[in-house]
Amino acid sequence: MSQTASIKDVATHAQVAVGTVSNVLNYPDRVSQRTKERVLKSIAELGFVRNDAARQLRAGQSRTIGLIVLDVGNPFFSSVARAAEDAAAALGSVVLVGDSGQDTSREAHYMDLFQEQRVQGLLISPVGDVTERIDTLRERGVPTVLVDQLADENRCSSVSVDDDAGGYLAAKHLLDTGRRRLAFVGTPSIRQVAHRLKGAQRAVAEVPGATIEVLDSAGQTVLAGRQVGNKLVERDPEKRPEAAFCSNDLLALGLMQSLTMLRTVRIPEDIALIGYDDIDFAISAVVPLSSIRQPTEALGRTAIELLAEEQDSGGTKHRAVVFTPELVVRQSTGGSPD
Amino acid sequence: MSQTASIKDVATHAQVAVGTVSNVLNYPDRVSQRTKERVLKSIAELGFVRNDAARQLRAGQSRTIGLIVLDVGNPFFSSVARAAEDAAAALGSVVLVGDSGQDTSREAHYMDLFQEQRVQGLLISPVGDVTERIDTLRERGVPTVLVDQLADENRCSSVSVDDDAGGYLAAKHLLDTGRRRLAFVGTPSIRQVAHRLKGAQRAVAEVPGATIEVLDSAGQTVLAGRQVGNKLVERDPEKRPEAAFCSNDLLALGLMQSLTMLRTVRIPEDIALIGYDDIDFAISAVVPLSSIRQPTEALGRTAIELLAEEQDSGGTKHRAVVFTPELVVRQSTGGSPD
DNA sequence: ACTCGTCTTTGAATCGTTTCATTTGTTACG
DNA sequence: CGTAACAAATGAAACGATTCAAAGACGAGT
Repeated sequence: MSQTASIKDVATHAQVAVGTVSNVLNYPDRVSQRTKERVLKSIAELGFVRNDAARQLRAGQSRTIGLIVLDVGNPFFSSVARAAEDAAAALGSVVLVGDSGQDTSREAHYMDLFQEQRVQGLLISPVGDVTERIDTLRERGVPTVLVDQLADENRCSSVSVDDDAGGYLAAKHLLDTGRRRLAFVGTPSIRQVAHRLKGAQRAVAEVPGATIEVLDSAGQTVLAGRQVGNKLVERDPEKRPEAAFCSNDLLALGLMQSLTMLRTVRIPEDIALIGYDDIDFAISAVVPLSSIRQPTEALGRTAIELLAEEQDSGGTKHRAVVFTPELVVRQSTGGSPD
Repeated sequence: MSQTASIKDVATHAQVAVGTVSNVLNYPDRVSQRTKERVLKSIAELGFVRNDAARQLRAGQSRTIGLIVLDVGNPFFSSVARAAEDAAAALGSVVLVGDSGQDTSREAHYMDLFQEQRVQGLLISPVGDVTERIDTLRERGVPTVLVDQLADENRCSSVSVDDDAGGYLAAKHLLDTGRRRLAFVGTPSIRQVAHRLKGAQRAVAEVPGATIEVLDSAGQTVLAGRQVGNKLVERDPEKRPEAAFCSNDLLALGLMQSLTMLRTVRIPEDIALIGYDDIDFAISAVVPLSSIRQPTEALGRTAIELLAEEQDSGGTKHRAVVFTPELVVRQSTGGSPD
């Protein structure tokens, strides 16, 4: 009893065959009431716990779904992850979350790991170009769904939010409130961010005289935002933009911190600010932050659904679901003060 | 090639024995250069990927460490989790994170799951009383470390932060700034919260005429904080507390939202506010939030270290590491405006 | 030519479960 | 009483890796 009991020990103890114990566990109906009780009693007495590795080995597949996100600390991803977990739980599966930290080698590492684990499927918000690896995975029977990135529907399923539309919404809103010299803060090397920028530029192009400057931040964190903010504060006030669109809320909050720190810059009077994601903390900011809301819950849930579809079709049918983001106006762009 | 190749397929393809392939993978030095090359070539051609389940089965143990937290959405836990992941990665292990959501049945569910997975060890921030289950786990060879909760050093290892001291710090600070009618907002049914309350009450008892009222919140989220705040706003201003100590920052931010919404309550003039955890967003709040900082990075790292110690000693030696929290003064309690 | 030692390679046994073709036991019916 | 029909229980085979005792290959030394 000191170490773990196996199904064989249970069988011996209950004086039945191993197959019978297995049946009690997996097909209770095939076993008579009497033996079932005896076996269950033995299981309890020996403290038997199924060995999942053996089970998987036999089954050839685990009950696990891999999810690789760019940053678990980011509320956007933790929200998507939670929704996916809940949806997976309903199907009797578990989600393992891996954090690539926007690093292609960590991303590859997790892909290897999940493949070794023979996961049922993979949800991934990719850093690099992974289409080839995904094809390979599919050949090996691991269906994959791209998360937060549109995929070619002929090759791969995906759930995403229309980033171009989101960027357009944000920039249009800033332009509508009268601003002309805009700044875009973010890391356009990330595909989603590039789309948001493109959407913003589209909106800017529609308004004569409007410009948008791109400030490349080192990352998408509060800290990175603060660094960009410090540089803006140092600038000649004339040369500061009238409004900034940050590619996510963390950046925007960081930017806001450094802008408001010295009280020389007023938000939204001197610089209007809009973020992206509408995380819970956006509303609690120094100046409540306008943002673009993404349906994280739907993203996570749908990702699991698409994975199930892939599995059912044997990886032959793909579907790309695109959600539409939504503008949330708050004080940081001059919206109503609540 | 359509499905996954096994080590046997590789052996056949490379015209060697399975044992040799295994050696190439695990003990490259035992294999001659020539065969090694041949085997590696076959591995590449067949796209062979180790089956982790089979490996685990044979090894009797996985390279996985389970971590059960109260809420992954809470930056405190996601920070601890990340630190644990990094520390585990250095040892070649992977951390699986389970979210109990403060629900004992979900907690039990994850404990079962991790046991089935034969995890190397378990880190848990428990909801209910799990000492007995932990004893059972240890008997079965699964060492466990309590996270964010002090354990009896004779029974179990633990990493925690002195919550009583933290509560004392917070309340003392409010009292030092002249407030006398304090409120404690939180869910004392959670052990850690109860300790923070106790520490706060200790500080209050030292000051004649000071009182502390307990406002039980429904949860520890931004939303729960907002609900408590709404009730406070409805109160006769005379009967409102002069200061509130919230058992975590999310609650404090929520409380701050509803208090400042109608602009009838000024922070910190009418009500001073202090939170707990010092999450990244605390500094970005409407009124930058004073808080109690916990060394999350050290918590996660140390948890993994203690787990390693447990493993090495075969679960006979335990150690309880207690960290000391730190007061961070900001504007919400009248601190300097940065 | 023979023995010894070293370096490689072999392949059967093992881990704990599930599966499934068989066997055993029981009941019903002609 | 014989047998068909069905239910329950059996136990060997399989999953894919690792391990390890044994065998094989080869060169050096006598």
